[in-house]
Amino acid sequence: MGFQDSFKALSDPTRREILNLLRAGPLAAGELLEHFSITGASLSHHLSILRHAGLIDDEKKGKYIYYTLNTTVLDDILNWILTLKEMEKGGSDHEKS
Amino acid sequence: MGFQDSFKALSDPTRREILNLLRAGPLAAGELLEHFSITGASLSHHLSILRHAGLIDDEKKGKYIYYTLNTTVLDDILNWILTLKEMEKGGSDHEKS
DNA sequence: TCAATGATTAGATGATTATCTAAATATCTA
DNA sequence: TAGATATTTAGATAATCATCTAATCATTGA
Repeated sequence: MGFQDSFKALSDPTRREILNLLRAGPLAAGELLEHFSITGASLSHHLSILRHAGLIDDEKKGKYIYYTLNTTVLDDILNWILTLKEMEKGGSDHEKS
Repeated sequence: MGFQDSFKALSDPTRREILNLLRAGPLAAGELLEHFSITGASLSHHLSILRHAGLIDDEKKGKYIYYTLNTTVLDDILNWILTLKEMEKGGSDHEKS
């Protein structure tokens, strides 16, 4: 659940599209599935990776599982990139990946 | 050279550390190599991926090749994440059942 | 309780990846 | 020009990854 997992999770186009779809609000796995040409098993695999990376949360309601975007990790990544852009600036600030 | 390459490039810890080292300014491949426990061939492989993704530029000077950080692609990624964080503007239809 | 539905897990497979050693290319200097 | 240095390229290998089918778990409703 460190940086490594976050970046790995973001490095797949299907997973990035999942996050993009969740921008509009929570969606059940089945609803997400309609947007892709993969099996439910594959989607479940991707959701598992995103969940493990802390990029999404899930909440079970009856027989549905609703997924929501969690932006906490995104903030960490954002900061990592911003730090990277602060080039040659004393450099006492180091990362943890 | 699209988004895919950028994220893939960032999904490896060695490559992220290379970018971090380049924050302080240009470094030759050999100088970068001192910071890792991999062979020059492996480092070259990583540099090739970063270059292909547009995250670094290279400039040959004599028998050295100096690598520099290129933040253009980082800006694109930054914007992608910021867009992702612009969730459901104004409205709040969290409870959908 | 049984069948249907939504979703995950298990296990297998082909593709991609990170790494290595060895060889090649390019440049500098004696 | 020969040898040393800096780096990349070629080819191989083991690990990881995305995907699939089939099986399983959980929930709903008749």
